[in-house]
Amino acid sequence: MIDAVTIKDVKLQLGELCKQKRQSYEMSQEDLAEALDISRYTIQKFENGKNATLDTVLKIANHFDLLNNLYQALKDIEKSNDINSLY
Amino acid sequence: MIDAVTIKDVKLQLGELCKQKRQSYEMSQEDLAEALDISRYTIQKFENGKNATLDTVLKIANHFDLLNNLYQALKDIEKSNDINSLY
DNA sequence: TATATTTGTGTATTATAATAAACAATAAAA
DNA sequence: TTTTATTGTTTATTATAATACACAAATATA
Repeated sequence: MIDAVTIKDVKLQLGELCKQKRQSYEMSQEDLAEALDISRYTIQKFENGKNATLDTVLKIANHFDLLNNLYQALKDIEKSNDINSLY
Repeated sequence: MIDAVTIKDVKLQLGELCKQKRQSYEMSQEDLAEALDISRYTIQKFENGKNATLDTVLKIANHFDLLNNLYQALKDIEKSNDINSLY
């Protein structure tokens, strides 16, 4: 039970993932901001684990082709709930 | 290729999932809002697919014990990126 | 080394998410 | 049907995410 993932942990990890994906595409924060038509400062804050809006997070996820995965994951959670309700 | 999941799709699905989880615990929007110390209006808007902040989404996810899953999923994506970079 | 690029920070302003309160519209229970 | 609870919606206010701009600090490149 090395559990207890906090909200802060998730936000930091989201930022890390953004940074890693961005760098794998050899994009600067400026490049990504331009591509998504949002400010570099928003990217900057997000990559450093600060709070953000869902729209910002999903724009970034979309740009790195993670939207389908996310959507499917949500559907799976929903489905697993349905299954549990049968027992 | 019945692809093309949109940002709106994901937001709607997030709202649906919140509603389903909440109802599976037999909580009203008011109950959930109280438990998370946020306003019912914020829950209301989120469940109907409106934009929200990451903090709001993660508070809700945390209440339904989805934070570990989410964190692990993010780690997995990060790791799959590392693997690709080896080829 | 110097130069260019990228990232981190600061300040002020704008846009909007969150809040609070009330009330109407449904839905569920008596 | 009447209550009762829940959900949807409106308005006004507050809190804060997002923007724009500049500049310093750190990295990378010539």
